[in-house]
Amino acid sequence: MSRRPSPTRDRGIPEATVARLPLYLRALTGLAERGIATVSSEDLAAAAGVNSAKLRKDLSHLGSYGTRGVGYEVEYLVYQISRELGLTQDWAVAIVGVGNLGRALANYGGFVSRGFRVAALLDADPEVVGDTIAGLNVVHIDELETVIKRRGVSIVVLATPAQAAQAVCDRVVNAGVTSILNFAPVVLSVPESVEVRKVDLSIELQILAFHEQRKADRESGGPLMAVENQ
Amino acid sequence: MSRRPSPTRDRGIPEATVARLPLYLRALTGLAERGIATVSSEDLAAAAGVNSAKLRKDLSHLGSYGTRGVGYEVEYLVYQISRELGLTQDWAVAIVGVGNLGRALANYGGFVSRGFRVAALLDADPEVVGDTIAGLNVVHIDELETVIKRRGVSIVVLATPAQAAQAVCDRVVNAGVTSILNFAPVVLSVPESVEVRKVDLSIELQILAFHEQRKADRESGGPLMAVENQ
DNA sequence: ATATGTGAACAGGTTCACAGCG
DNA sequence: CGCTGTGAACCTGTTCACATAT
Repeated sequence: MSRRPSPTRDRGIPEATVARLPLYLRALTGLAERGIATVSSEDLAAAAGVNSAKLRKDLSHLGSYGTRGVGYEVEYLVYQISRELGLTQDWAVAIVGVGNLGRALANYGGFVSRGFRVAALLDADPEVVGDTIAGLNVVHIDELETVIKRRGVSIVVLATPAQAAQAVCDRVVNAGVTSILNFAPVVLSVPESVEVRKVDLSIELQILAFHEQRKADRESGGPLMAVENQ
Repeated sequence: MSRRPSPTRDRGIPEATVARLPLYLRALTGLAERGIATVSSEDLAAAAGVNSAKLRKDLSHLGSYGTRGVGYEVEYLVYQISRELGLTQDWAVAIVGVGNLGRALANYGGFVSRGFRVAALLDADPEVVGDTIAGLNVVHIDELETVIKRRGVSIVVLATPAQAAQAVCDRVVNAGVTSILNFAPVVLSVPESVEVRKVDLSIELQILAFHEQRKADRESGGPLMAVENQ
């Protein structure tokens, strides 16, 4: 319950900051490829699509990796952020559910960028078990626990149909996995020691529709002042 | 710059609330299918994976749709949330980029649930132009502006390679589209009147890796108290 | 001289706890 | 009496503006 202050440095990096570190890392990688060795918070922030104050505050949580009057050394910062995100080791990822989406994920190149490796594909459908997708053999879901243990899988991507997701999730958690990326449109229940991130296409669309509608409302009703509604 | 207070009701629904409305809607749909007519904030919150105080506060932003001592009428609430999200009309969506991911999205059923209709598929590759995917003919990207206008597309899903994304985005914005769902791993620059939502698989994985690593750190270094690190 | 790192002010979101309505 | 709706307290995250280091 108490958040012991580390003797060396506060390891409690704000969640909002963690969510932006990958953005900075990508921007830095782009700069490095263009041969840029040093960058100011202003320029890096622009490349990552945030403002510079936020960037500096974010980086300050990792440590003091810039030089006043100069900026940040690109290579060095890439390393520090990679290390903080845990990308200096690589993580074995299993994809469960090899339908259209699972297949797309397996083939998605940038997905397996630095730090991640698709170590297994699993599915319940005997029709696809045995197929080779992205150079990997599709294994039957019965093998789930075995595969997770044998291949050292620590992150599972769920791309199953909605009805199957919770059951698969339970098995995955039971097998000791504590990080799940869920594409199925359901709210998974898991112990709180397990981290679930959710990607939900229809939710994103609905949020867009809300804003789109608001714009339409403004155009027609705004200037004239709305009259009805109850 | 000023946020004129509406005479009838405050239309300024917090962004965080908007992002959860689709969750409530899905939970309510599930309840309706199971024939449940009335639900308490406690139960609905549980089904949506949030706490009940948050749910009540969220719903209070839409209006007073519950009955004290009783709960919420499921059908009625479904309608109110649908209306608020703009799902009572349906939105024409175009998917640009019909690679693995675009194909998966086109075929994804739940994607086209209530309120959305895939109205066009576009790609630059002459190899796939003319193909039929999910019952739709793939059109060449040259037709982008024409298709958007002719089919009344108001939401565009970008599933192009990273290098192409900004250029396509510019054309889409120029054609008058103000809502974009971006799957390409780039920061798009758009006028601020345009709403962009981003889905980025590798960012999600990196966030999971961060937490996964922290757990590992704790197990080994935590109880023994870390010693090195600078 | 210049750009970082950060305290302080601010804004937005969450949780608490209870008044108020059915 | 039960459950909603909401002010108030709290917490997290963002922005400002400048002291500080090179």
